[in-house]
Amino acid sequence: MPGKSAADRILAAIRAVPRGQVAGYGEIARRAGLPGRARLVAKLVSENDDPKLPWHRVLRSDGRIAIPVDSPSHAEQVQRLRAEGVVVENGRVRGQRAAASLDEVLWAPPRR
DNA sequence: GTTCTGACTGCGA
DNA sequence: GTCGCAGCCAGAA
Repeated sequence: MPGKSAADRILAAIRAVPRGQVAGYGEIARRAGLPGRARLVAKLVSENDDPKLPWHRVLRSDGRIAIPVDSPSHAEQVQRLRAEGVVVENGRVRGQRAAASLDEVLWAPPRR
């Protein structure tokens, strides 16, 4: 009995992202049980204000930061990602693309 | 009730 | 690699 709301699941999915790792909006939505609601995730993240929420780990499917460079949150996301060991260059995440799925991350073998 | 917009996604050029 | 178009869904006016 799903008493949890869509927003609650989305937030939970974002919190499920391990540190130093990134996930896509669509993936987060799918993980929350809301496939196709990537935009809803974006809206929630943009509205959320919880420092405990790793929203900075949420990127676009291309592995790019979904936040416009004109937005102050953009620099903040980059700074946070770098602080976690994620390589960000010119608004893009380097070292590894946005995980197609969290399962893939768990299955992802140590790269060399 | 309808209409518009959006921190998206996928495909094609 | 970048850019543009169309599709999809939800929330707000």
